[in-house]
Amino acid sequence: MTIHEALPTAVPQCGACPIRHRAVCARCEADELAALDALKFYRSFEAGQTLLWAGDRMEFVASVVSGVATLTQVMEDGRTQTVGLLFPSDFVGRPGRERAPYNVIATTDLLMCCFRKKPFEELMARTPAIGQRLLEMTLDELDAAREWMLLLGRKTAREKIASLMAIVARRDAALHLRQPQGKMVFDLPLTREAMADYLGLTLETVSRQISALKRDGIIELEGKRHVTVPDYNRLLEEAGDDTDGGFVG
Amino acid sequence: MTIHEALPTAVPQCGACPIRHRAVCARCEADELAALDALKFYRSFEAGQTLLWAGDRMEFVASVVSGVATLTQVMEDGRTQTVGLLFPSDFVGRPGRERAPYNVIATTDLLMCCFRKKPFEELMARTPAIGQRLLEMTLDELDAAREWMLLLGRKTAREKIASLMAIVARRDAALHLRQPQGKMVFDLPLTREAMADYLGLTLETVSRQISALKRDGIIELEGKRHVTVPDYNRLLEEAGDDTDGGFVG
DNA sequence: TTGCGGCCTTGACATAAATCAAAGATCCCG
DNA sequence: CGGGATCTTTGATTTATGTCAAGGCCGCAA
Repeated sequence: MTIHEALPTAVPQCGACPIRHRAVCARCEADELAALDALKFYRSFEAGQTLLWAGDRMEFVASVVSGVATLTQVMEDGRTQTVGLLFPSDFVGRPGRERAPYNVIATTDLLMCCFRKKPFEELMARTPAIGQRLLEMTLDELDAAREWMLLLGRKTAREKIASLMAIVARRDAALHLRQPQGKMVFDLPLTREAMADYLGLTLETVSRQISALKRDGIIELEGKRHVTVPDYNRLLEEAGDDTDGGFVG
Repeated sequence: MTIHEALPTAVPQCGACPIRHRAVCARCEADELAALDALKFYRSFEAGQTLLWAGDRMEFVASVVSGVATLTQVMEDGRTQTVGLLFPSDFVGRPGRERAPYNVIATTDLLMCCFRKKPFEELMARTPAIGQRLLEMTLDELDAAREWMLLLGRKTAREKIASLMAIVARRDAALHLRQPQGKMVFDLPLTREAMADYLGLTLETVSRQISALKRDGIIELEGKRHVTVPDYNRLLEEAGDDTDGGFVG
């Protein structure tokens, strides 16, 4: 694991942790939480840093506390596909697996709550609440991956961009314990190229479609990252989603 | 659940079940297996039947015993994406979820080992081996979904077809407890249209690329479904996979 | 202040795959 | 044994997106 030695980081008590209610520890009781508390340590990374290369040994598992990271696969000839976006409360690392299957890259400054893998696995064996929560989270990730398969296989470039905006808006709302609806304001945690890698497009197409959505009033941009969505439902229509958002991802 | 009343079906004892070593029950001890045995019942379906529509209540969970089924998502305007292929030993149904998120369609004649959801969930709560195995299987499915995201986002039509052939060959080999390698022979469990839906292509493109792979000697066809792969590694090269197959999915 | 390096946007053109269209296999049912 | 229905193949043409290229914006360091 490539480690950028700790920048100054907030190290909250678990009880006061911002992701307490959604992370892998969500179902733990006080005593179980204390055991995790004893194991945990924080690491921070800068935007652009690779936390882990595909094939590396994974000594750690971790939860995203703040910031955003991507999981990406790269083919021999360099074609790149991002296969997961990690927002706060998302979990990295598969208990029982030796090596990282994907590159894990911080796309913004990032704070991770880490556990050495071995002790975590031992604790998990003694603590059903952790395994249960991990199963739930994995099933949710599987749903998200399958939703993305529909996007990659069947949506147009415009729908892809609208879908990405909708997902970022939704996750951002969830962080602030809000329902996604009406006017929403957020920052894109990705460069145009990172968006392209996630959407199965080129960065030029991403740029063109963002311009088109802006022209059509679906989104407003201030700088390159700061987005205002005047009407979330209108955005969902552009995304081609038949559901109106469903539950918070 | 649309039920086609039981055609004559083989009803093996769990101990003699062909998927015993790979299914959700793989980790169970004799007593746990006996509990499952008491709950289980078989259902068979014909090729083309829809077992379950997206939005239906799921009264059951089940393992595929023989045959192949697909999970597919359909957009309002009819665009269709298959998000999972279910081979023997694969599991359908999410404990804790009320309604089916996808259409589940038998693409060949199909035998399922079913459990009513409620009793299964209760048994699972008492039987850690089941939950553990389900977590493992879900993590494997997540890996498979992410591999498919790379395919959908970045591979050419030819690579997509080659990848599909490789996966079917691999799963077929796994059924027969063989390693995927050298010359392999199998039947495609999907129509051209179902392949197109899985690969994010049109059926015409599927047909053309299959013809092209045939012309180039990567595959041989007898009828429309029966495939011979003279050299599995050559197929993997065409699929653009950097790994040589890795573990059996 | 200037110049440099990352990003991003936009334009012109190329191309892989989609769409539209027709006809060839197969299989099944009467 | 014949006639549809379903599935598949192949051809001609269109189109969405990729590729190549040029230039703009902005922050940062000298």
